[in-house]
Amino acid sequence: MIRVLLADDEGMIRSALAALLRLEPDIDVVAECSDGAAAVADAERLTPDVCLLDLEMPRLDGVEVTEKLNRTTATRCVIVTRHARPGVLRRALASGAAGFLPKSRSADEVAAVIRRVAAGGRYVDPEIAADALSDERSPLTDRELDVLRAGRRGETTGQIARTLSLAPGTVRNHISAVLGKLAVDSRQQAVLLAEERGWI
Amino acid sequence: MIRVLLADDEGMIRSALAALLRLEPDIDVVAECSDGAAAVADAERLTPDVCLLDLEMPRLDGVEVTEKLNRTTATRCVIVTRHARPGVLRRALASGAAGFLPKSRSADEVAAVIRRVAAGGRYVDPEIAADALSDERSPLTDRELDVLRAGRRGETTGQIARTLSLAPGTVRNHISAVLGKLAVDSRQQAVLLAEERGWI
DNA sequence: TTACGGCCATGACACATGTCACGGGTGGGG
DNA sequence: CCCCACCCGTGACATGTGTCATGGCCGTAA
Repeated sequence: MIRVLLADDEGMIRSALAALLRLEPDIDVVAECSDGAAAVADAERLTPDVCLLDLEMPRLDGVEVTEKLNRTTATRCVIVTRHARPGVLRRALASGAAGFLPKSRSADEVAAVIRRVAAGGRYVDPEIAADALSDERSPLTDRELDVLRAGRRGETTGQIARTLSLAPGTVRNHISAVLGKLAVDSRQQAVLLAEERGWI
Repeated sequence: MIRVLLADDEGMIRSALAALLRLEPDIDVVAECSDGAAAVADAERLTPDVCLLDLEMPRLDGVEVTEKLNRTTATRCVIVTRHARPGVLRRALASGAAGFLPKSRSADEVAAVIRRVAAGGRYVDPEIAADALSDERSPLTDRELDVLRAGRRGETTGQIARTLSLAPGTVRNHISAVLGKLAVDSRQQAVLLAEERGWI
């Protein structure tokens, strides 16, 4: 019997997947969580065989949960997301995820992926994997990404500078570099593009 | 037998709901669509009893689909959304929707809502309905919303002015009014807040 | 009719932002 | 070692942005 933990902040899809998985004779859903912190707590307590983690969750996202669990448990993690971009896949694999499945796929495939991962295998959505090979790596430097992240909700230059302990001029400099590299002409567009590509 | 059309751009939740609904003895899923335009076409061809429509979809969103179908068919529409805010509910009901269900609810409730709506009743999520009574109506004027919409991706003032055929100064003025009313200090924050509340 | 309040539009001004040129520091190859 | 790339910081300048006072338009109430 494969013991599975489910984590997704959207109740409807979480309960729907749980109901479908419970119909499978060899799968047992042992926990349902609505945020990343709860997923970590339950996974450490119940040590399920597989964790099916949504990427976008409050408190801790799927990648952060995977990193934590890989340090403390033997659970294998599958990351599920609606924004399936090469950059996202890259981050997911770097965190130690054993599976990657976009939400555009049918729910039927979930059980198959869980079985495969539980058996020690890996699963990566073939389309996204193909895209990832056509290197869409971020041209941005680490610090530039920091600045972009710190300003992703429209924070002012001064606020960004304070949270990163930088001079305002430096912040503007980094942002200017980002705008040039991404060929856009406002912070907001840069943030949207970077989120789109999974660089943030 | 209640004949149901399902529309959601996320394949996983669409197929999961379809599978669960097919388990119900009195419900028949006659169509699954991944965008609003397909939903309109299929609904007019198949005349299902109930349409379960996601709000966020490509081409036409759930509200627009509901408006169209209410003019041409007798189908009753239920709108499902992850961003369940009073403003969104208001728009949904104004379009003639017979039901409103946030995705935070469990999938079990979907069948019950469908039965209720098919029987001629209405269903509105009680929590959101209560919030909607504590009038969270948009304080923004029509033109201000236009400007906000036109600039929601970080477009520059000049671009907004061109798309709306306005002088740049006018655009800045409207934005200034918006920032004051929403008590924020950048366009991006205003856009995020307005989207959050369902005003855009 | 006049007066009033709303929405819309405009231009002038102050300030924040993006751009550019520059220099110091650090770490990793040739 | 030098060279190079990257990071951090500064300051001056052009441009974009937010604020304000102002006026036109329209519907409503006195």
